[in-house]
Amino acid sequence: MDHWFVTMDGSLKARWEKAFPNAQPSTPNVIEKNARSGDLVWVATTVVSWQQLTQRLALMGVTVVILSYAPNDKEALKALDLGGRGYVHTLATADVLKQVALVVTNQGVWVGQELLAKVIGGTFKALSRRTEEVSTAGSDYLDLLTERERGVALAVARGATNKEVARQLEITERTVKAHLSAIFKKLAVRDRLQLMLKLSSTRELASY
Amino acid sequence: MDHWFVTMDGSLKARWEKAFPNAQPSTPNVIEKNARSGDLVWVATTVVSWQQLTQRLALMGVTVVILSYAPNDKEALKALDLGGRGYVHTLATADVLKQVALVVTNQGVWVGQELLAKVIGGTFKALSRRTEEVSTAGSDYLDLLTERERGVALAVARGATNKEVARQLEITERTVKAHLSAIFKKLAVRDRLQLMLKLSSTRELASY
DNA sequence: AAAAATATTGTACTGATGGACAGAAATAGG
DNA sequence: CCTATTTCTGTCCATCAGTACAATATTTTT
Repeated sequence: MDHWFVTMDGSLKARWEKAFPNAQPSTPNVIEKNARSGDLVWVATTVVSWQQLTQRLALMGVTVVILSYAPNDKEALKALDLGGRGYVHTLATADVLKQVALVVTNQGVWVGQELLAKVIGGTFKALSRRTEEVSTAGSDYLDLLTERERGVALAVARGATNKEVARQLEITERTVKAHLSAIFKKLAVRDRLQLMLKLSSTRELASY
Repeated sequence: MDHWFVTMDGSLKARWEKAFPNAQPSTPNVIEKNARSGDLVWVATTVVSWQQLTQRLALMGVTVVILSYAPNDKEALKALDLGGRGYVHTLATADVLKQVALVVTNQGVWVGQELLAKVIGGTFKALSRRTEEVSTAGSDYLDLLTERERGVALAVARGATNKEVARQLEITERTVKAHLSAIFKKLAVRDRLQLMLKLSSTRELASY
C-alpha cells in the first residue's frame, strides 16, 4: 500500500513527510497512472480538478482523503459524496494525519465532528419517525444461529466476501465457509444472496 | 482513564480482554458509581436500560460506546443522540475495538460507514437542492440505467443468478453478464451483492 | 462420563461470477 | 448520412463460492 500526496506542483510539505516518510509527491496528471487499488491518496483542493480526480480514484478502489485549506461543511459533503473517505485541514498536524490514515485504511471514514453532530442531529428525528413501527418486528432468523454464525451472517449480509469476513473475524476463509454452510442449512437458503434477502426482510443492517 | 465493559452479568468477552487487558467488567447497577469523567465505558445493548444508562453516563462526562449484536441505523442514531460517542458491533475484532477507543478518546465519533454514507448522501442532496448548484436530482440509481439494464438489476436485486435472469428475460447468460458489467460500472459497485445493497438503500432513503 | 454442539482448519472439486479482449445489428438524434 | 446508444452475443481466463469428503479441540448438555 503506497501513500501519495497530490498537489499542483508535486511538492511535498514537511508536515506530510514527517507523518509518512514513505509518501510520494505526485501531480493530478500522473497519479491516475501510478496509484493502484488499495493505495492511499491525499488530494489537495488546490488541485483544479480535485472533484473529478477524487471520483475517478475512488472508482479505482483507491482510498482518497481530501485536504482543504479552508474546510467547510458543504465541501466536505461534496468530497465524501464523490467517494472520498476523509476530509482534513491541509495544515493538520502529523499526528492527526497519521490517525486519519489509520481510520480510512481500515474501512473508516474521517469527518470533522462538528459536521457529524450537525448532520446526525438533524437527521435523527426524521429517520427515527420513519423506522419506528418497523424496527421491532418479531421473527428474527438470527436467533436460530450461534454467536459465531451470527457474526458471519451479518458480515455477509452487509455484502462482504468470504475473504473479508475472514479478516474481520480473524479466522481463515475455510472456517467462514464452514459457518456459511451451516447458516444456509439452518435458514434454508441456497446462497449468500438469498441470505441477504432473508435477513434484510426483518431488520435493517449496518456495519461497524 | 479507565476502561469498563457493561453487560448484564458483568462478563468480559475474550475479545475485549485481548483488546484492552486493563479493562474491567461491570454491571448497570454499579457502573454509575464507579465510572468517572474521562473514563471510557462500553455498554452492550443487551443491558435492559442501556439508553438511560448511556444518557446519564454521557452527562457525567464519561465517554460511552454502545455495543450491539444487531446494529441498525435507528439504534445507532438513538445511541449517538443520547450522547454516545460510538456505536460498534459486539463481535467487532480486537483491532477494531482498539481503533474505536483511539478515535473516541480523541474527540472523535465512531459510526458505521453505511449509516454515515446514508446520512451524508441524504444531507448532501438536500443541501445541494437548496443551493441549486448541483443538479443530478437522481434520487434513484435505477434512473442511471437503460431499460434493459434496469430489468437485469431488479432481477439480480431479488437474488436471481445469471442463469435465472437469462431465462426470465429470454436472453443468453452472456448478455446478462454484459448488462451487469455496465451496471457495475455505472453504479460504481464491485459485484451483485453491493448492487443489492445499493438498490435497497435507495428505497429506504426515499423519504429524505 | 458420555454425547452433542460448537469452532476451527485442511484438500479437492464443480459451477458461478466478472473482466478482457472482443464483434454485430438496430435505433435514434444530429 | 453519420454517430452514438442500446441490445445482444462470442471465447478465454482468473477468481470466488459452495460442497464433499474430511479431522481436531473445546465447551455445553444430558
